[in-house]
Formats: sequence, structure tokens, C-alpha cells
Amino acid sequence: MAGAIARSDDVRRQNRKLVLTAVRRRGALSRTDITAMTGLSASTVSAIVAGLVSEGVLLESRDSGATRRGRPQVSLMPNPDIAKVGVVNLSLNSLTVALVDYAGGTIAKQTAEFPTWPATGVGLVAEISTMLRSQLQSSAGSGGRLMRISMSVQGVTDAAGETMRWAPIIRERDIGFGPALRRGFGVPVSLANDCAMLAEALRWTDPAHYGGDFAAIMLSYGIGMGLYLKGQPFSGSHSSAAEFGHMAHIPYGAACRCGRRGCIEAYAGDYAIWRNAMGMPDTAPPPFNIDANVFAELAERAREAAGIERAAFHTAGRAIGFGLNNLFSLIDPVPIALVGPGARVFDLIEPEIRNAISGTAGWDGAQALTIRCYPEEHPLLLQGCAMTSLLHLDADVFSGNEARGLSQTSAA
Amino acid sequence: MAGAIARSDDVRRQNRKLVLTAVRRRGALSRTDITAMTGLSASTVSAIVAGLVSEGVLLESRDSGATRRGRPQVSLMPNPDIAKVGVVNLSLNSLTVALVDYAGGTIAKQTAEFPTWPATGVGLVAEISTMLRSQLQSSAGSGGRLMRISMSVQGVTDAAGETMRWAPIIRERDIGFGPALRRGFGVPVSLANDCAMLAEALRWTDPAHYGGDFAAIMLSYGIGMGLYLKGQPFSGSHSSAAEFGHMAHIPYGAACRCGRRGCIEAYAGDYAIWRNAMGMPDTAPPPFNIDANVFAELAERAREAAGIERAAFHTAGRAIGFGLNNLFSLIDPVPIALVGPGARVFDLIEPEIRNAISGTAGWDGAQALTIRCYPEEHPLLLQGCAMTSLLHLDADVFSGNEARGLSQTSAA
DNA sequence: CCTTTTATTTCGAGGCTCGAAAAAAATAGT
DNA sequence: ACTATTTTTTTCGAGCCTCGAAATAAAAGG
Repeated sequence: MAGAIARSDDVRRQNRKLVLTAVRRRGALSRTDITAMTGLSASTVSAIVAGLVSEGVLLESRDSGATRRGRPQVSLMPNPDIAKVGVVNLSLNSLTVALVDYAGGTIAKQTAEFPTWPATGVGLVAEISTMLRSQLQSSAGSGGRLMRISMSVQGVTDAAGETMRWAPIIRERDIGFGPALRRGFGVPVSLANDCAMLAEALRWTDPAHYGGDFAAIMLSYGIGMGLYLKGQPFSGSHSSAAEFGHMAHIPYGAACRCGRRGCIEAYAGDYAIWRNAMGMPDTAPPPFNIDANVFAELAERAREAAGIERAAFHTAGRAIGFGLNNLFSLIDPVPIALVGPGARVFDLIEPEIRNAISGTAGWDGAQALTIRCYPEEHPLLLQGCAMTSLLHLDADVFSGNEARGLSQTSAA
Repeated sequence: MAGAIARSDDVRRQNRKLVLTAVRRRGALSRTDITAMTGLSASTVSAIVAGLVSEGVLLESRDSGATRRGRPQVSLMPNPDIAKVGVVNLSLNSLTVALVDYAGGTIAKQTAEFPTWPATGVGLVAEISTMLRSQLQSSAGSGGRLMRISMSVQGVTDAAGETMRWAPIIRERDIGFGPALRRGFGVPVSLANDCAMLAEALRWTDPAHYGGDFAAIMLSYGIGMGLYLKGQPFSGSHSSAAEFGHMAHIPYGAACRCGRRGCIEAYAGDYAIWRNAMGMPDTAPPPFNIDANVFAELAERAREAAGIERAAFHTAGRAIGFGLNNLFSLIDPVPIALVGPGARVFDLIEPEIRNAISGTAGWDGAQALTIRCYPEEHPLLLQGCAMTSLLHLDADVFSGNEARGLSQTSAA
């Protein structure tokens, strides 16, 4: 109930973690800088850094350009060659695999395009393995073994980060990507919902704006959400949860691709907007895939003149607005990041979003709602995956006992 | 970003906390028991307990009835006379103040009944102060100074637990109960939403069922919710949040007491059920207070025969069901506790609740939904307040430095 | 009264952080 | 060229804390 007992080395673990995350955040830091940033004493920093350097986790570099008086600072940075992490993203009809070094540099990156709907778990794992193995082959010289794989999917995963329970982009269900890749590569694998990775990336790149609670909402083939609450990524007890797109907007309303009815996605997903813009009944079975050009044309017509297209986008905005309203009822208003193709039509949906929220404002008045848009989701996805893996290595592997003795790289 | 640095005494603090919460959970424990429960070594337990006993936090009692062989165990228990906490609950037309000792025993309890709607913050603080002061007077002999006050209100509080921002039961807004009582009594005060305290009480009394994530929903004058997620009480970044009753059920729907429209409460609150049962339009301004007898009669008629009353309860059930559906979309399905008067009509609303959930079940199938009912909310509310205060004393006061030197009570 | 059994305390050993002092490594000045 | 100054980093002892082993305490059994 109350947690674990504390020992003397837990203190060291925690402080090592502090040092490592400080160095990662700033890229390169001297011992003096670390002392200032962490609040640890100079002697403690000295001891901790000495350990990390002798283990090969950190690299010293005396950047000669000494101009000030006094003993020059020695820069410390993550040693790129101490470890590699694999990054995998599975989106609609697109599989990306990348290899990243411990310093965060991209070693290799490849994307394969193919229809994902008929793909099988076995086939996908094989494809991922082939791609990742070839990347490992070509970069074999640089040292640093693969220590972790982080994969994100456009779908619902279990809370343990092992299996993908359901995804709108694949027919097959319950695909155990985690165990399969772990068996294949012999390293820990974490599987996550793609929007959770979006949130990770945003928080890492813009901590000033996304340092507190916030929500990253992806508007594309489906509608997903990644949440950060109280400094922690949010997930359910059994699944990745945070299924913003499948909250009920209209009870027993439009047919959703998830099989239920009245979901937000059934009004605001790209297929829903298309369905409404074509004047089809909203009980019509959702079409599978909306071509990007078709969708762009829809937006163009909506911008040009009032009509059924514009109404469709307004309907979408209203659904999202009411969804945010419900979300805010539960977790308080938070900054919103809108990511993906939907961010490109933000001008068309924003008015109704704000309308739905302020039009129903109650005791707390119309909250100032900040929304930022990020049309390109892919770079964020990959960065999110890479960062979670690297931060995990920092916090749980190189801070703890696991690292002791597995690196004979360098010794003073 | 990554948190605070760890020092040697943080270890001791953490382990003291472990010992204290173990003792509180079981009421009385020997050093050997503590060793077994916490996993600490016997020597560490000995050292920690020695400190706690000499500070007067724990009390030794050799319960003579030694029947086994060997040196008898010495029982340790919280010393009731080391501290007192004040407990305050403000509900519709009812103010309860109680005094609880450090062992959890109720020293005094008083309830005042008066119309809360026209009451003022100043008046309420005065009333609370008078009641609490008289209780402190009469129990002056027992030693142990007041160390904390925990107050719960049927309304929205700020995240800091200082002020009540809005409540359906009082006209006045932004009442700073926290600062006012702190000034008056010179002790820390925590103000919380009443449903959060319900959740605390349920978790404490039934950890087997409520040890994981769960939601406590109160159905009475309003509809509120207390959430536990990942072993932590949930609250928003700015307010107590978790406003289940004010999620939108029907966009632009029935008039809610909060000023908005279409809220769940506007269909499932007692006033909404009454409004529907009387055949009034749901845009009619919500009546203020539904008499318990009137409501009971409504339920009776609904049970007797199909008709407008029964339909009203069904509507309420559907609103709650869709609300749960939305909640579960965000946080995964969790066990539900239904508390308060609404729990007495659970038979009338349950079918539609389950219908709304299973009827819209999508990819994850109809989840087994467990709902337990607790018609009496008041005992739970007071217990929740008392426990949060006591646990806070355990975890943050008597574990840490604050306690050192302030008690000269007993010394071996 | 001695033995057995169980509970608790005592006593180094080994970690960890910290402040103060020492050492290291550069520039500035003469 | 050489010393003084300045800044960074390391070294060293003090003070906590936990732990295992051994010692002590306090009962029942025989």
C-alpha cells in the first residue's frame, strides 16, 4: 500500500537519475553546471559523474576554447556509443523503423508503405524485424548494443505496453508486438498508443508550454488523444485509454467505425466529415480511407462558400468542442495540441469548437482555451518514441544496478 | 523537472512513514509484525520505533495475555493523545463538525441544521469556529493539540484545497474556508470536494475492492464524483474537477442548475427526476430542493407501475450510463460506488445504466461493470475527512522533521 | 532452576551526502 | 619566465542510515 522501503543506494540511484536527465536535457553540461542545476553538492556530483564516466554512460570532452580565467570546465554528454534504441511506428498504410543512439542521434530510418488493413501480426513483426536487423547490421561498427525498442501504434494497447488490443487500421486484433519483438531481439520492448508518444514529444520539445497538464489530440484517420496529468503520462489501468474520439457525442447517433454509435469520431473523423459533406446519412457504414486530396478539396470548397461542406466541418467542430467540454469537466481545462491532417483545417472547425465550449460555459465562465496546431505528426511520433526509450534508459537502467558491470568500455 | 535530490534522511523519513502507515492500518502491531509487513530489518524497525515512541507518536502496550512461549511481543499503536484533527462537512442545509484523536477515535461530533443557500462565508466560518472551539474546550484535558483541519464541501474547490469556488448549495462564491480557518486555529487546513472524501473513506474501509482505480459517485442534491487512479486521489490542476454530473449528455439539452444545458445532472439529479416525473418541460428552471419524502413517493409510484415516474428514472439511468461510458472511454472501466439517496433507487435506474453501457459496447465488448451502493453518505464523508488528515499527519508530519522537538510527552 | 523459544537491542560494516580543504588547470600581470 | 589569481574538480572526515550477526531480554516448559 504505502510503497517500498528505502535503502542507502536508492539515494544514489535517484541522484544519478537527476544528473543523467539534467545532462540529457541540456545536451552537454560541466560538473559545475550539474551542481547548479540539481542542487547536489560538488563532491556528490564529482562522485556520481566519475561513476557514470567509468561506466561509459557519459563522455568527457574538454572543449579547448577556454577564454575565461581559471580551470576550464569539462563538458559531459551522453555517450552515443553506449546504447542504441529501436523506434517503430505503425500508422495507416505506413510502417517506419528507425535506430537512434544514446545521445539521441538518428542512425538510420526507413519507411515501408503497404496496406495495413489486411496485414497480420506475424507479417508485421517479420517486416519490422527485417528492417531493424538490416539497420543494426549497417551500423554494427559504432558499438553500443540495442538496449530497448519503443513502438507506437494507431490503436489501443494494453496497460503493460505488450499487446495491441485493437486498431482501426488492422483487421487482426490482440497482436502481441511486445513479446514477439522481445523474443526476436532480446531487449525490453514498450508498445504505446501513438498519441501518447505525441504528448511525450511535445512535452520534451516545448516544456515551457507543455510542462504542466495538457492534451495532444490527433485528428486524422481516427481521433486519438495523449494526456499528461500531474507531470505523468496518463493511461488507463487496463489499456492505453484516453479514447477521446470514442466518447459519446450524441446518444445513439452516427455510426462509428468502432462499431458503436454517436462517438465524437463519427462526427469529426475524416471519414465522418466526408460522409456528411457528401450528404450521406450518418448511419451509413463508415468508408475505409479518405484520400488526402479528396479531403483537401472538401476543405477548399468549405472555405469558398457556405454549403454542405462547410456544415460538415462545423459539425465536426461542434463534436470536438463538446468532447473537450466533457474532458474539461473531468480534468479541468488544459492546453490543447491539435496534431495531424486535421490541424490543416483548423480554421474551418475552430469557430464551432470555441462555440461549443463557451456557449455552454457555466460556473467557471468561458475559460481561455489555448490550442496549437501541428500538421505533421510523423516527426513527433518518432521523437516521442525515441525520447521515452532514452529517458527510460536514463532513469531506470543507467541509474540503477542493471548497468553495473556490463560495460568495460573505458576506464581511467 | 526530474524532482528533488535525495539525502540520507529522506531514507529515514520514507521508512518512518512506512512504519506509521502499517501501524495505522492494523491498529496495533509489534515490532516483529512491522518487520514482516514492511520488509525492513529488525534493527531498523527497532531504531525507528524507538524514535517514534520517545517522541510520543506511538504508544507501547504489553498486553499481558502471553500464552505462547518466548519473549512476548510489545504492541505499538498510535498515541491518541499526541494530536487531534478537526473534521468539517458542509452539505445542503447541514453542517457537521467533529473532533478526532490521532488514533482515529471520535472525541466529539455536532451537527447544525440551517438553510445553507442564503448563508455567507463569514457566517459559516464563525459557526464552524464556535462549534469546533467548544469541542476543543470540553476535551482540553485529554492532551494533544489540534494539528489539522479537514473540511469537505458539496461543491468545487480549488486545487490547493484553500477556497470553495462554487457550490450548488450556497449562493455566495469563492469562499476562502481554508485561509479563514487557518487564521482562526493556527493549523493547516485542507478543503476538498465531498466526493473525494467519499473515495478516501471507501478506499480505507475496503481496500480489497477499492485498492485499484475506482470511482465514487454521489447521487443526491447534485451529482458528484471522487476518483482514485493509480493509487492516487484524482484532482484537476486548478480545481477539484471530476465533475461527472456536468459532462454534457445531450448537447443544448435540459436546463441544469449550473447554468449550462444538457448536463448529466439535468437528467439524473433529484430535481431533474422530479421535473420529468411531473411532466414539466426540461427547460424549466430547476427547482431548488426536493423533499426526501416527495422523492421517495416518486420512487414508490415508479416501482408500482409503468408511467411517467418510471420513465423519469429510466431517463436518469440512461444519462448516468452514457456518462459512465464517456468516463470509461477516458480512464478505462473501473468499479463504481454509488453513494447517497440515489443509491436507494438503484433498482429503478440500474437497467438503463447497464443498457446504455452494453448497448453501445464497441471493440472491447460489454465490460463486466461492478456497482456497489451506499445509501448513507454522511458517515463516509466524515471518515474520509478524518482519514486524510490522519494519514497526512503520518506521512508528512510525524515522518518528517516537523515532529522533532515539539513533543516532550514521554521519555524512557 | 535450567532449557528452549521468541522478541528486541546492540554493534560494527558499508553506503551515501555534505562542507571544508586541497589539488588541478587555466589566465593575468610583472 | 614565473608568480598570483581565479575557477573547477577531487579528496577527506563527519554524520546519517540500513543491514546482518551476535548479544540480550523475557517469557513458558520441564
